[in-house]
Amino acid sequence: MAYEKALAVLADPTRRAVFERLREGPRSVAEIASGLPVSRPAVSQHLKALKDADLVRDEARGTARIYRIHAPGLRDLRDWLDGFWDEALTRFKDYAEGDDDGG
Amino acid sequence: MAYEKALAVLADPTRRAVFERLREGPRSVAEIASGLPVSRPAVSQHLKALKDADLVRDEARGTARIYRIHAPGLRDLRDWLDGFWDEALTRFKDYAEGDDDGG
DNA sequence: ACTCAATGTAAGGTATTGCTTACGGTAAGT
DNA sequence: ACTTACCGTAAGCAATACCTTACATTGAGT
Repeated sequence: MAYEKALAVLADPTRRAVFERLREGPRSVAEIASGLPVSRPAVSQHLKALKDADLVRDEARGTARIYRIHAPGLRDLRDWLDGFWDEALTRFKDYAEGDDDGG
Repeated sequence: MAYEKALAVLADPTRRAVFERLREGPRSVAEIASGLPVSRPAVSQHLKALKDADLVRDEARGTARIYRIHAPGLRDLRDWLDGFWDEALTRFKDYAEGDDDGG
């Protein structure tokens, strides 16, 4: 199951920042790193982790390497969460209809 | 935003095992620990983290303490993921209609 | 009041992780 | 061919995270 890897990868704030930056569109490594408080090699390492979790795909363009989000890689995590949501919410409603959901 | 904390909490395999065990229904700390390869205090610590992320709620029953999943705590994470899914998938389809999603 | 059961917390050790600097490889431009 | 730009990887280091053992607390039962 790939959701485990996805969770582990998305848990890190910097790595998540890399991922969210790609939300704006495909970017090169240098472009991504320029907006973050870490070095470019650090970004490379994060991108490797994201790629290993199938959350991004890369493509060579000259010497540059363009990364973009690979949405299907989010599917397992989404499904896992959905299952949790449905089942747990049902059980929750069955348990206490009038609970406040806030903290 | 609470999805950050939820991600960090659910990233750990043992903690996720604790969480998934509660999927079967409310359980005491000892009951949860009995099915896991870690000590009971470790489970307590994981439960504290889960509670801090609002993913579980606890309730005293005698000296025991019954934990159960708090489904609304998953909402922020779910929304974040959904937003990602929709936007990124749209962009993805716009980019390449005929991609294989497999690895 | 005493004992037992169930749990939370503190302290310490070990492993993992994320970051930086240094280096090597590849493609474009002249 | 040389230089420049862009990137991935290796090595080393500091911080974080998880687990265990030991201890303190609280409630039930007699």
